[in-house]
Amino acid sequence: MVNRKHDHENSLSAVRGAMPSEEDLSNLGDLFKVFGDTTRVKILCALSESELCVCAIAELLGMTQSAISHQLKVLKDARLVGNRREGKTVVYFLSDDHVRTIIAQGLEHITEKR
Amino acid sequence: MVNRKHDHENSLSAVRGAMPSEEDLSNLGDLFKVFGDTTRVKILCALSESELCVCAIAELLGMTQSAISHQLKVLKDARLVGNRREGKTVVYFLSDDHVRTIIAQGLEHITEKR
DNA sequence: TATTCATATGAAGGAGCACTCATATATGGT
DNA sequence: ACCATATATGAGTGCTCCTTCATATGAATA
Repeated sequence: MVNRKHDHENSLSAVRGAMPSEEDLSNLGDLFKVFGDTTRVKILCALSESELCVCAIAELLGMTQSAISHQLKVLKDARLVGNRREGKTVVYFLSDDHVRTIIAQGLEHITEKR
Repeated sequence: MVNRKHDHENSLSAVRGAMPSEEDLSNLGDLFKVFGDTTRVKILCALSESELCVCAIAELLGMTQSAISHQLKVLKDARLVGNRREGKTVVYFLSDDHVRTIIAQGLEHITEKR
């Protein structure tokens, strides 16, 4: 037995077994990082209601087209949104229902203790 | 009618009405920011399995006590975890079931397309 | 095809933050 | 009281990333 100030192996072995893989945990952090920005949350909330083109989102949020476009790229890389071109404009939409669930749970969390 | 290159008021008025308040959106971003770090995600996953004292978490993750303690403070400020003192040690636990739901949805999202 | 509208993208500046190091506080045992 | 263990916290540093600015690409129209 190794000399240890305070042994945790009893509790830790079970926890270790239940932990997702290092890769999944890393991806999970990266995924939530995408949600962790007010601008992107606003975009996701907006797209929860209706698909929208880039300049509509920019107008809605009162931000530049460039800023929105950069964030849409982040959201798309995380596969949270998809897009399609319609003539000159590009329409963005939620790619997934997990997004709605995650945001709904988040809203519940922040509103439940008031 | 204002001179506008491309009018979005039709689609935007409905979306505007459905958007959460500016404050909620800001809090929502802040909440997810807390999830958006691999270390904190690991801590939350561990606490999903079992309540744990600080040094057990540090040992589990192979990180310094100080680093873990700093992150636990962030998690506690966000009300994602609670704690209680037991003698010399302090035991941390999830304060909420939303945490499990949010993490579960996140895991589903990253694992579903493989 | 030249022009205009819509969107994408690269570089850069500035703000925020995660970890380390040093130190402070708290509890239990001797 | 004194010391060891357990945890908390403040300052500092390096890194990440969000916005702006300038510019490039894509599509429609005259």
